[in-house]
Amino acid sequence: MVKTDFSPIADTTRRAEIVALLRRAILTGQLQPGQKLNELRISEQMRVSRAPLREAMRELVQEGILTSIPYAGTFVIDVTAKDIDDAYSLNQVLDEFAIERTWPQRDQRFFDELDRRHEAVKQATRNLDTTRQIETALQLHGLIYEWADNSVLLETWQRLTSRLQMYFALHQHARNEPVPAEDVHETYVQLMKGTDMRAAQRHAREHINLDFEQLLSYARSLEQRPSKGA
Amino acid sequence: MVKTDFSPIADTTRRAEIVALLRRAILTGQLQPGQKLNELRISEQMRVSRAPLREAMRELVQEGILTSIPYAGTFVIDVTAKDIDDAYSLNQVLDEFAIERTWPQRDQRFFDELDRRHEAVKQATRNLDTTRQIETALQLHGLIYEWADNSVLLETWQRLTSRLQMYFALHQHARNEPVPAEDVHETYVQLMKGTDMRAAQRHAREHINLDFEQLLSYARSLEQRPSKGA
DNA sequence: GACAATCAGATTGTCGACAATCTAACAAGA
DNA sequence: TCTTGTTAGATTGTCGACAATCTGATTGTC
Repeated sequence: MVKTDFSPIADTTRRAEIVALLRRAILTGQLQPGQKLNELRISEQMRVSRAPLREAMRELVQEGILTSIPYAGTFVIDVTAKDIDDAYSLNQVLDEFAIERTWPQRDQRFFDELDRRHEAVKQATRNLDTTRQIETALQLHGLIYEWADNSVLLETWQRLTSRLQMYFALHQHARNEPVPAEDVHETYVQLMKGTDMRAAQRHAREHINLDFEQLLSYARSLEQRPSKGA
Repeated sequence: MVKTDFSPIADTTRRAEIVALLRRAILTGQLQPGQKLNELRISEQMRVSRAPLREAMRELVQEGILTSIPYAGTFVIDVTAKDIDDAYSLNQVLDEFAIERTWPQRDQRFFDELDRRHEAVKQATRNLDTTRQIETALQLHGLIYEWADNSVLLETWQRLTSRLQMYFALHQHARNEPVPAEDVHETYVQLMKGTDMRAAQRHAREHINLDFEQLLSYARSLEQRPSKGA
């Protein structure tokens, strides 16, 4: 009897790879909000037929980062200030819940992983890699959702994450790289290691608040002169 | 200038209709948890090709009521007691949030709609139509989500709803129709019309609690002797 | 010039067929 | 008997072509 626990085999369908490619393109801002996705053109570029491409698009539509209008096309979602505000306020509630659920489950493995992800953020920050910085920061933040042991909550968070990453990437892209030099996550990590759950919850709420405020003002400024996508 | 506000044109793609058909079949328990969906057979029954069927399936996979394994098949999700518990506890948190957001926005139109949906539940109850009863009860409950004016929250609720409806349908199906005769929603409606928000939140939490407890014990009893799906 | 009808091009939706993969049954060898 | 290799059948994944629909330009009429 083999006792090693293997990781599951990677999805080797074209569809899965297309999903990953498209998602990355959207979340990094390569594909801009409102932009139309031409099926023929993309399928030729990727050297696949339209069938798996279309299936991949359906997935991303359900994931909430694409939107589809029958016989008109599939588009990258538009980002409005209201969307960001909605995502933000829901995120606050979910954070509080996730921390509450995670709290009693924290153990050494949790703390180690917390440090590991924190380190990844600092690494990306040192490298001035803004895209990766956003990605790692969200992963750090996502730890409490993975640890909360609630599959539905985790799914919800992952859906939210897609959008958040898109919003932040958009923002960074626009402001063109003034990367926050000092470590904004230090306090959060310390609190998550501590004994005062309420304090951790409060901090999560306020900390995230800060980031979002910047995002919001940026989004609002965009909406003054709305532009047609592509 | 025409001032009438028209409802959006119905989706006339096969895909959309297939999604609706499949969803209904799953949520009413026609397709049972764990059951495999044979693409060829279903496409022949529906008289459509596999392309739109597969696209529809991808949507439902992302919606969380189907699950797909490459080259193996697409299956109706399995319902475990843990899933129900997860959905339930998240639902509590979301309810509280939704009520808080809806509260200041309540107006006559809200109250009217509340009554309308409440009436629909009572109607279904009188008709002993358990499927419809579940559907209408969830719609009554969903009103606070529609009124909360938060698109992300609404989406999340709708995803949750799919599963909840499936769980409840499964339960009812198994217990074979002892429909609750008395009106369990009366208090809820009254509280939502009242002035004490905290009381409404508390009630929502406890009321839902009751329903779920039954579900949970049922699900646990199933898990004693797990059965292979189809 | 304004407006409606028509039409060509482009794009999305759907189809039927083929390729890749899995499953289960069977055979061969230790 | 157990394991391993093979094979046939069924099912999923992918492809290229056709049908349905939309868009914008053109034409014709008033």
